[in-house]
Amino acid sequence: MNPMRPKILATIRKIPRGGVSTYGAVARAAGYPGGARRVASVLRGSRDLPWHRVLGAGGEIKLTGDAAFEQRFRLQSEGVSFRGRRVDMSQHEYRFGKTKPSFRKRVSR
DNA sequence: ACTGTGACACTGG
DNA sequence: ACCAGTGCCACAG
Repeated sequence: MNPMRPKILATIRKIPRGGVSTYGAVARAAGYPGGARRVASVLRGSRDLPWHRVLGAGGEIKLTGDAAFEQRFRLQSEGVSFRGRRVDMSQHEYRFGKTKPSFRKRVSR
């Protein structure tokens, strides 16, 4: 039906405990460059996912209010360290094996 | 078909 | 560091 959702789910599940990734990176790894918002959407509607390991670009928590606090708490409890409001990506970002190049229309540049 | 809505990303100022 | 503007695109109404 929607080939995109399962791929994104599978990708998210690859992020190991103590590791993190970003909406954009997950989208690219799933074969949908530019689909960051799709990743967020999937996270919202699915359960039993390491949802707290997905962050905004630069390691920023994009949730708001209590949810944001919970995400930070969960991450810290599995050993992820922060630098101010963001996760220290250089130390915790999980790298997916570069797969599916897939195209993306070049934006005016 | 059209419009509004996002747990987004990137560039510029 | 913050904010505005723009691109993106599935989904719901």
